Amino acid sequence: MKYSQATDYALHAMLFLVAEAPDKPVSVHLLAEKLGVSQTYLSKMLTKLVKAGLIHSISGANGGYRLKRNQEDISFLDIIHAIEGTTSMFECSFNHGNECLIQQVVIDAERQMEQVLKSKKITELAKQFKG
Amino acid sequence: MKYSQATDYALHAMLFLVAEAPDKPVSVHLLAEKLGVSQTYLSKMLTKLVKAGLIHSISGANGGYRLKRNQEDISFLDIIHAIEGTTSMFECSFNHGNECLIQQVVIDAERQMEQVLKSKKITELAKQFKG
DNA sequence: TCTATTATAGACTAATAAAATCCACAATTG
DNA sequence: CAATTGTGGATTTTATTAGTCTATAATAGA
Ligand code: SF4
Ligand code: SF4
Repeated sequence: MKYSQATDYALHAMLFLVAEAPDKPVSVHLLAEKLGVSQTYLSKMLTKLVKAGLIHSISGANGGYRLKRNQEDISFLDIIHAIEGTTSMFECSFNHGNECLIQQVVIDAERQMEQVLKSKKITELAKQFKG
Repeated sequence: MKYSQATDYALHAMLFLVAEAPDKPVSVHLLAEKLGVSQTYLSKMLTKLVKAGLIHSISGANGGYRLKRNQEDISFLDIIHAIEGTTSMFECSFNHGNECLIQQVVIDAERQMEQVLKSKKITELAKQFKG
């Protein structure tokens, strides 16, 4: 029950983008160097973030990745969902209907966690970083 | 980011014990049959639950597993921790000290989830099951 | 005491998922 | 056209989860 490293990379990459490069596009080459991970692997995560609509990509020379305009709205949960998918942490073999108490408890717990992750926007974090 | 099936089995086994067999010990043979899983695999989980102090084992003929006396206190979190361990969901490569904002957010979220799982006792669930 | 029943432990294998690499291709700049 | 950059798919490597098998120890009851 751990977040994958891919999520870790994605969070750091997003934080970098928001904190250090709000204007210019950043290449995966540079990002990977800053984070100390392989370009090719990191690029998979970035592509997922693009598909999730969190960042924007520009190909060709001087291209790279840039945050979407609606930066303010991007939460931790958005990033995590983009990488890990949105399926529930708990999936039982049979599904004994909606009244299942086990599922209710676990899913409620999960929802509480997501609540926190949703309320935290990366722009806030970036501000704290600087100020 | 999913709970393992082992956790699923453990939760069901505990629920069975608390709901259906508060007095007699139940053998892994019977438990496995009720849950529809292999005895040998299930026994691994049960042994973990014993080590975590959640249930009690009696070997020899007519033996099996029985809840500990302090049933009332056993929470979902206890069971999950017994199976999955207690390490955090988020572990980054470097550890840039306690002021790391990413960790703070994710760990806070995790704590919220654990809060819910800790507050839910399996005995409550068993009552709802019946009544 | 002997046998059947039950848990425990460790080695082992199989299946699945995560992490990482490689390469071919498309888009853009200058 | 050449260099740079992202995308997609196949492939490999590594780690984790799931599951099996076998030997051992404890106990109840004949
Ligand atoms: S009791 Fe709930 S968790 Fe268990 S198998 Fe049924 S639906 Fe799933
Ligand atoms: S910034 Fe925080 S999460 Fe990232 S590597 Fe440092 S300590 Fe870990």
